[in-house]
Order: sequence, then C-alpha cells, then structure tokens
Amino acid sequence: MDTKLQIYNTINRKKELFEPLNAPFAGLYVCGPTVYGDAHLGHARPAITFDLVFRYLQHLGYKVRYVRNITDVGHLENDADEGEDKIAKKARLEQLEPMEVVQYFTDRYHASMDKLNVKHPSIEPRASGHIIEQIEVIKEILKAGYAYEVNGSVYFDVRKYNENYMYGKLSGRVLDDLLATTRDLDGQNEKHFSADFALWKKAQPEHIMRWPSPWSDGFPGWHLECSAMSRKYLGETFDIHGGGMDLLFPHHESEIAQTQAAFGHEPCKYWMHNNMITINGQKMGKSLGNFITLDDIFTGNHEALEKAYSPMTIRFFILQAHYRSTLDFSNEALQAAEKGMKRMFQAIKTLDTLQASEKSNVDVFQYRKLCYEALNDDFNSPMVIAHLFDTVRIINSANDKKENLTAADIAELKDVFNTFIFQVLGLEDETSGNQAELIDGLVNMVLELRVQAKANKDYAASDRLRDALNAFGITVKDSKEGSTWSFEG
RNA sequence: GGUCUCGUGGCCGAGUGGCUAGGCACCGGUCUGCAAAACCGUUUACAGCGGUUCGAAUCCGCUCGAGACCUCCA
Repeated sequence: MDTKLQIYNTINRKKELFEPLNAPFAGLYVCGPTVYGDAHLGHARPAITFDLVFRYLQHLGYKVRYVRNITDVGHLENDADEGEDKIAKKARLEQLEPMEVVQYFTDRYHASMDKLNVKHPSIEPRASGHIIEQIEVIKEILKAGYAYEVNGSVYFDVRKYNENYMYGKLSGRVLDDLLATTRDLDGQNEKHFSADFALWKKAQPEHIMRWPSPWSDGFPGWHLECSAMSRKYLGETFDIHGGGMDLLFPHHESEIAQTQAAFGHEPCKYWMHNNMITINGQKMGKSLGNFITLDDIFTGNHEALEKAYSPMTIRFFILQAHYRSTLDFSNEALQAAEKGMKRMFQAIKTLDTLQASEKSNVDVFQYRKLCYEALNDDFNSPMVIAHLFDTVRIINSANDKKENLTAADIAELKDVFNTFIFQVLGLEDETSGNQAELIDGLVNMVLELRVQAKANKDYAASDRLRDALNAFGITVKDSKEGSTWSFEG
C-alpha cells in the first residue's frame, strides 16, 4: 500500500500524504442528506466527490469502510428553541408520519444516486436508529464537564471547552469573534452562551419524534449524530471525514468539540470539504430557493433548463472541475460537458475497431502514470480527464491513419480507459444499454436498405430513410467505408 | 461588521516561479451526390497597479470586483 496520495486537509489547510491509521483498512465518513426534500444538483457534488474518493482508495487496494449517514431527526430549522425539526415540519405539512417522509425521500435519494452511478456506502446509518449511542456520548461529555443541563435539555459548554481546547480549530474562527457577531436569537435564554449548541433537546408536547433519556423525553442535537455514528462504525479515531464546505461551521467544528470533550481526542485525521455548485455565481441552496432538483435535470422539467441532461452528463460535469473549486451551473457548460463526454465514449468505441499497426509512433504508455499522478494530487479529476482527452486525439488520429498504434498500444489504452473512466471516475456509456443490441440491429437493417437505394442512385429514397431515422434521434454519418450512426445526435 | 476564499481567452475549467492544460464554441481544412455529423488543425488569457526575481498567471503589497461562512443549507 505504498502510495503517494496527497489529500488536502482542511484542518491544516495543506496537502498531506495519506497514511491511514490501520492500513490496509481505511475509514471514510461523509455527512449525508437530511431527507425532507428531493436531492438537488448541490447534493450530487459531495456524493460524486466522495464516490471518487471511495473508488480510488479501493482501487489502490485499501479495504475501505465508507459510512454515509441519513439525517432523519434533530436537524432543526434554526438554532432557536422553537426551531422546528425539518422532518417533523414536512410531516406536519403533508399529514404524514415523520418516518413516512424519511422513507419517501430516502428512496428518492437512493434512486438519484443510482442514476449517477454513485456506489452505495458500506453502511448508511440513520440518526433515529442511534439514539442510544448519542445518549452515551452526551453522558461522556457531561462526565467530562463540558456540558450542562437546563430544563431537560443538554447544551455543549463552548466557553468551558475553549479553555482547554480550541473551538474554531477547523473553521479558523476565534471564539471572541463569535461572541461579538453571533446574533441574539430569541429563545436562547436556556443557553449560558450564544455559541453553545444543543446535545439533547426536551420535546415540546406536540413534538412527535421523541425518545426517553436521562434528562427528558426529547431528541438529539444535529451535530451529535455524526460523532456517535462515526465512532460506532469507524472507531473513536478514523481516517477521513468529508462533507460540503457549508458544513464546516458549525457542524464539523462541533463534531470535533464533541469527540474531543467526550473521548479526549479528535475524531479523524483528514478533513475533506467539497466546494459548492453555484448558479449565476450564487450558491445553489434550499434557503435561497435557487436549486434545481436532480429529477428536474434528468427530465428537463425546469424553467432554467434548455433541455434534459443525463445523469452521466452531470457526473462528467462535476468531475471536470476540482472538488475544492466552486462550479457554476449553466446550460452552456452542461452542453459542453455532454458533447465532450460523448466524444470520449465515441473514441473508446473506436478502439474496438482500430486496426493495429506493426510499429507505433506515439507513446501511449505515459498516460497511466499521468492519470495516477493527477489522482494522487488531491483527486485531481479534471486533470485525469484532460490526459484522457489527449489519448482521444491519438485514437482518432490513428483511426484517420495519421498515427500508428500497435496491438499492445490499443490494449493499453483500453485498459487505461477501463481503469480510469469506468472504475475510478465511475462513468458509464449511457448509449450502451440492454436495448442497444436490438436498436443496433434495426438501424443497421434500415441502413442496408439505404445502401441499396444509394446503389440504385435513388437518393430521394435514401434521404427519406435518413430523415426517418433522424426523427427518432438517430444521426447517420456517411463516410468512405460506409455509414455509421449515433443516437441522440 | 468579523473570518475566509476566489478573480484565467466567447463559455466552463486545470495549472503555483521558466516548458501547448483540457472541453465546448468560433474559424480553416479533410471527408461527402448534397447536407449534417464526425475527424484534423488553429486563434484569443491569466482583474488593475506597484514590488521581489535573470524570469510571475503563479510569491508579496495595495486597489477594484465576486462569493462562502458567521442562523438551516451538500
């Protein structure tokens, strides 16, 4: 397992060599969705980013345990006492059981992730299924003296914690600044200090989601679930913790504080944060109401969309930017990604029909190394794609008899695409489905008729056949060797 | 207001001191009964000003602009 993988660690703001605590095992925890609405384009970013991390670590030979949670309780609309639980609110509005809401949106989230070819995590724990573990963590924090109870609720004592540790270590915040700038929200009077956060909240009488605890019938605070579940499945310290940059503060900062307070050490070695997807330069988010759901994108059913975009187009679009950069949504950018990806898959198909030469005049054996170097440099997927486009040009040139590739060259290129495009980047050629064979046969039959028509100089008939295929979205391309075709041209 | 990040050619987006990023679009060409597609080739850049350096998109300072977090957000 001697790799040179460098990971940008948010906590130190620099790239560090990845050295897992217990090689060949590697633990990865990523904050998953709060399931009270459909997944939007922004949710695809961390899913695909950490899918790449998961896939690459596995490719390198690590035995990876990837834990991605489902938040189904405790995520309040704001930090004030009367802030309503997001799930509970949705359930109230729709007149459903909270767990019906959870099931519904979890299923839909899974369906979207499957379309994006995001691998299932090893474990996908729910917050509501780990109340006991969360209560245990609270007990430890109380025992250590970093929390206090008020009226059946328990709060983390940030000032006390900050005396011995550094609250703000991850986000680069200074507690005094927080003090000066934190707004005085109503209903915070239970807290001793505005930056304190809830570990356990006493449930109001009308609150449906409630569990017994030593302090009250209530529910856990949002930050707690990740501390409890990562500990349960990955151990008290693990390798990588990931999530969106917007979770950096207060969520991840508070996770560190909780684990540090309860167990005397930080939860993980590396913190990774993906950047946001923007729309017109602004973050796409639920609170801004400027989000486009993944289903909208797949169906084209949204006023901001000129057309539908396939799941692989979205995946390619996201992988064409580095995960730590913002990525701006636009129809133009998505169409550019769509065309580029199509060209790449076309070249991969061309490899199958390429005639091998005796001698080679290009070095195709450098690309594997270049791709590894890019991935080892903090998962630089856009660089990998750029290298592979270089090979696309070589393949097409060889197809045009302008370059010569040996059988060994062709085999190497096939393997490189298989390794990097299909396995590591997790892209799929959407045109090669189960129906492909059937369509292939039918279209080829029509094309044969067209060849006959052309042989008879009956161009009206041949054009009619071409136009008919066009109506089904099939583009016919004529060349010296004969006709070829492609779908959705 | 505080903390932080960023500003690359028509668009998206890599790159952190010297060597063509890449994709899309444009343009030119090849192919072609026509057309389209495909393929090949190719142009345009590093927000502004100043500094460090033999040399800066890349380091430093200032100015302008954009964004993120500080309340929930992937």
